[in-house]
Amino acid sequence: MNKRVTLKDIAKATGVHVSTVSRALDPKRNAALSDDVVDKIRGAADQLGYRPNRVAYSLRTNRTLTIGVMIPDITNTLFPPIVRGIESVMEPEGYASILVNTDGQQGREVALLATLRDRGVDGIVHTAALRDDPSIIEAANAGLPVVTLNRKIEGSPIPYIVNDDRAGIAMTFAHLAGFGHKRIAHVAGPSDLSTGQLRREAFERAAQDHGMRADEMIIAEASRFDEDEGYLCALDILDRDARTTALLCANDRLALGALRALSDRGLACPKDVSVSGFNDMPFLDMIPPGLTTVRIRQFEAGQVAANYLLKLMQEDDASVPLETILPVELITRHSVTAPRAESP
Amino acid sequence: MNKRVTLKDIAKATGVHVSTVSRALDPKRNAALSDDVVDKIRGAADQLGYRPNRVAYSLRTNRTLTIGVMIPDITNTLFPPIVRGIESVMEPEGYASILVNTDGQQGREVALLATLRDRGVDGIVHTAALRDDPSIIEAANAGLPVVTLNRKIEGSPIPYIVNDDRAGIAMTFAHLAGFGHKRIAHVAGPSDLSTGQLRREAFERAAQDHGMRADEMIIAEASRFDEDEGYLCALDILDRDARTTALLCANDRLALGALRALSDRGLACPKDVSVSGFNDMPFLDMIPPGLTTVRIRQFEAGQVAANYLLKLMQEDDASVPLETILPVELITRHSVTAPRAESP
DNA sequence: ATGAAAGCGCTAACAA
DNA sequence: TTGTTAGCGCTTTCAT
Repeated sequence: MNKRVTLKDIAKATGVHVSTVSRALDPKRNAALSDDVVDKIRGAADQLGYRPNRVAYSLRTNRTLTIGVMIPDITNTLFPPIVRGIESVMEPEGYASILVNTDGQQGREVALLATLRDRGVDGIVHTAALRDDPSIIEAANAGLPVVTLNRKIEGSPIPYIVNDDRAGIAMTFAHLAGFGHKRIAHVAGPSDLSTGQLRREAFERAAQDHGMRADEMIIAEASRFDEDEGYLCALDILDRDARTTALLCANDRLALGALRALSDRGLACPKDVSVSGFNDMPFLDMIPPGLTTVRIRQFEAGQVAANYLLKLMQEDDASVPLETILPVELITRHSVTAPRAESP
Repeated sequence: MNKRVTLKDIAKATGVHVSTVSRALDPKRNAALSDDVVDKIRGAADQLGYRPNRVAYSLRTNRTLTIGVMIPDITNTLFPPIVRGIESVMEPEGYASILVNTDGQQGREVALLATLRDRGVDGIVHTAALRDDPSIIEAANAGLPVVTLNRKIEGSPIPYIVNDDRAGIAMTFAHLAGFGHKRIAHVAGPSDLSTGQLRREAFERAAQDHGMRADEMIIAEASRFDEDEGYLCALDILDRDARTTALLCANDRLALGALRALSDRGLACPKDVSVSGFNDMPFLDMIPPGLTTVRIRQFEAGQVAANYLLKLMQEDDASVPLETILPVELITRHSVTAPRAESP
């Protein structure tokens, strides 16, 4: 294991002082140096294969050029595109990302945030975490740049980027209603996740806007965003009102579970019951009958978050929008059609 | 932004020397200290909210407690479980991961490896990269602990963990042959990826073992592991031999594309042509007709890789197996059945 | 235009 | 059992 070459080595090789080498190698500081000295130093650096020691740089400057990316679970197809979006703006700026999975557990979230801070990350992108978490607020108050994704932190100046969940649900509801559906039920997500909560509220509002009375709204709340919960909720809804003709689900996985529930009950989608999802996850188009859903911009969300964070990290007086709402798009496939003539 | 508290602050608060504080806070070194001093220091540290500065620690010890995880693309469902597997063993040991996506481009691979080294990572898990890459060998030779996944580096002492691709292909072939298929073609992956190459070889061997002559083997090589390429290759195979009754594909996405090709040609799966995949990606079971495929152990592969790396990083004379082959499992669904009676 | 010196926060000989 | 000293590799005043 050959030792790494340091500034000192270059200084020795060129006969100048370390500080001169340091200056010569930094384009922003070599203005005051004579060209020939700079060239000589550059040459020596190349020849010796000099690579700056970022750890030393970090200790000295208090900047690690590293950000923390906190996500619930990278295994969830929602997040990889976000990660790539963040990377796409951070990498060219010389930043690397430490990725941590919180599994949506408060304990992990707090602990992981602490280790990120110990490691001196310059900023944090926090993605879709729990609605209530004082530790991230504390971090932001302590001066650490933070941007959240899919999540609004009430009463804090932390910038957040969200998809237009409300519009997505409203579009879906209108789409369903446009087909003549009257008995539209909602498979809601967990209310402790902002997406679950938000989409449910959007559903209630949309239903109201379409003249539905509160006692007509059938909502079943899932405790997780997964197929099994979607299955259970759909069954529950069917039990509560067998005349339900449409299931508006808070995300695709819940919808997939709902589909299974329908099939178990001998109901066909869309003939007997229409179903809609949210997110438009990969390969969804290949799963029959083709779920009508809402496409969100994950990659772009990551990019926006990264750009804001960059600004916050690099400018002292940086001002970025507190709220950014990304547009969504209704993707119509084959899981929605007109309801059957209502039974007497 | 209140300044971070350092060892010096604790020393000042307790009236002892910094080095004493340093020792007191490290369970491995506080044996020689008097209990009351240790208690006093611990108390002060807690009270002041001391958090060690890992950057300083790293500069001094030359250990960053950080590893680099290089993957082609986190967006590919194959990799997130691997990342979580790695994390599951690294996190408890205090290591964090810097994740980078190479996109399978040699240029990015080399550049990203360089930045990881600049950042002083203690080790690297390199996942499914190109078959030919001297830079990673150079890094390993320079003393950087490296473990690769899904990839064997010829003529190097770098430990690698792979799935038993050969067995998976052999099982699939035998499964197909067991149903009476004689004309089994292969949609191969890119030959510059080890999985593509390996599975193709395994196919050829299996075919041979089943008495197939070389000139009977129809193989179409995809240039990427995606649906479009699978589609094209399947079409190509059908054109070359319309009597083909089974398509053994090098991975699920190719198989999905092949399915579409069949349907475009008015052929049904499995009635007219049987199809098999590899990897058993998420939600595959929900896509009709239900692809028969080979399940691999990604999470476990990540765990094994991480454990090896840990050993290499922590022990000077560490010896880990050069080769680790993880078992695979044939998952039979509905895309394979007996061939139709052969046309004259 | 360049050199000298200090110091970021920590650990690790070596002393005492 | 504790203190002293040095230094990891770098940047940044302050001199010259």
